[in-house]
Amino acid sequence: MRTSEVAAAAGVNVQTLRYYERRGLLPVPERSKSGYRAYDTQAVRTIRFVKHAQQLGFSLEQIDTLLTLAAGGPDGCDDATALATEKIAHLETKIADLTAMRNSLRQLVETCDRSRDQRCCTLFDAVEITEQTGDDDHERPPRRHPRPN
Amino acid sequence: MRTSEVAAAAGVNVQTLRYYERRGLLPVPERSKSGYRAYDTQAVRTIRFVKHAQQLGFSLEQIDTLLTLAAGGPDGCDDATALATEKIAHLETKIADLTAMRNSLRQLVETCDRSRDQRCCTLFDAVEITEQTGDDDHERPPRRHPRPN
DNA sequence: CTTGACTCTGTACCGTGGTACCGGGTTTAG
DNA sequence: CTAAACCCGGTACCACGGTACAGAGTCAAG
Repeated sequence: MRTSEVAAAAGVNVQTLRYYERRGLLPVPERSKSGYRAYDTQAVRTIRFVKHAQQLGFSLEQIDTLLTLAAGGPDGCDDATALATEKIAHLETKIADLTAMRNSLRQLVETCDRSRDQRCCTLFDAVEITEQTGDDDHERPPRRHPRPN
Repeated sequence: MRTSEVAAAAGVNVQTLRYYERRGLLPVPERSKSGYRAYDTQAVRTIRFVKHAQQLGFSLEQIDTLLTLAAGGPDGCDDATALATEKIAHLETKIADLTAMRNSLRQLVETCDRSRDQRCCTLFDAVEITEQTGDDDHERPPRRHPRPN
């Protein structure tokens, strides 16, 4: 397949293919004798996967490791398991957050017949349950930093 | 609360507060007589919510409508329900995608003791099930566009 | 009343993820 | 052989989501 065919099939711009190739997301394709890129059909699937993963909130760098995993992961079983397990945990957090948000919105719909400020929408709480920052001395901070020296 | 307190409590840069204010994500705060912003504690929660939602793959524009919903949604019950229902559908798609990805990775972990190319990782398929593009004439395109005229 | 940490507005810049344009070469129907 | 439609590499530019810097004002401890 030629560049523009792949781009059209995957629904992206031609330039994007080259960009992904530079970023290492797309394997360097074969070339025709005149220097044209010749992609295999897998390329289309890869690009679609990238686009999809982006919509789920992954950066291209994160997607890079997902692609590694999609190809079977690192050689060593321990390495592969570790990487996959980490990503699984990551996914489960996201799933939990989104589920909590969805439940909040359902609640809103149920209480929708009330006046606006009587409606029940716990979107904020929904997402706070998974928060953990280390420092919790935000209340009453030390009013002006103790000057150095 | 003053600007820097809010920023520290929410874990963002001071400039980010002003940026969000310009974008309309953060309500315009009261001002002290000398012109300093005086935030209520809700501001911290709002910012944390924004940050969290970003990690889940929402743009600031999308987050804007989520904030509207968090505040009870549009006045009319029908409008509020419609908007919330749309977002719920959106969330469920994401949840399904992430769940499929997670299952693929679990499968990978299970087949991890095999050699790399024998491992089973269906990450690509995981995400394709929810694909729907309108045009499906990607196979064998008409070799050169029919020239105009 | 000075000094250092803070605040303000405004504008310029940055990283990520692309997109567009340029000058040139290639392919193929007519 | 020509012309339309494609391909190439290189570079410049764009939008989004911030982040930094400049110049000026405010506030409280010493």
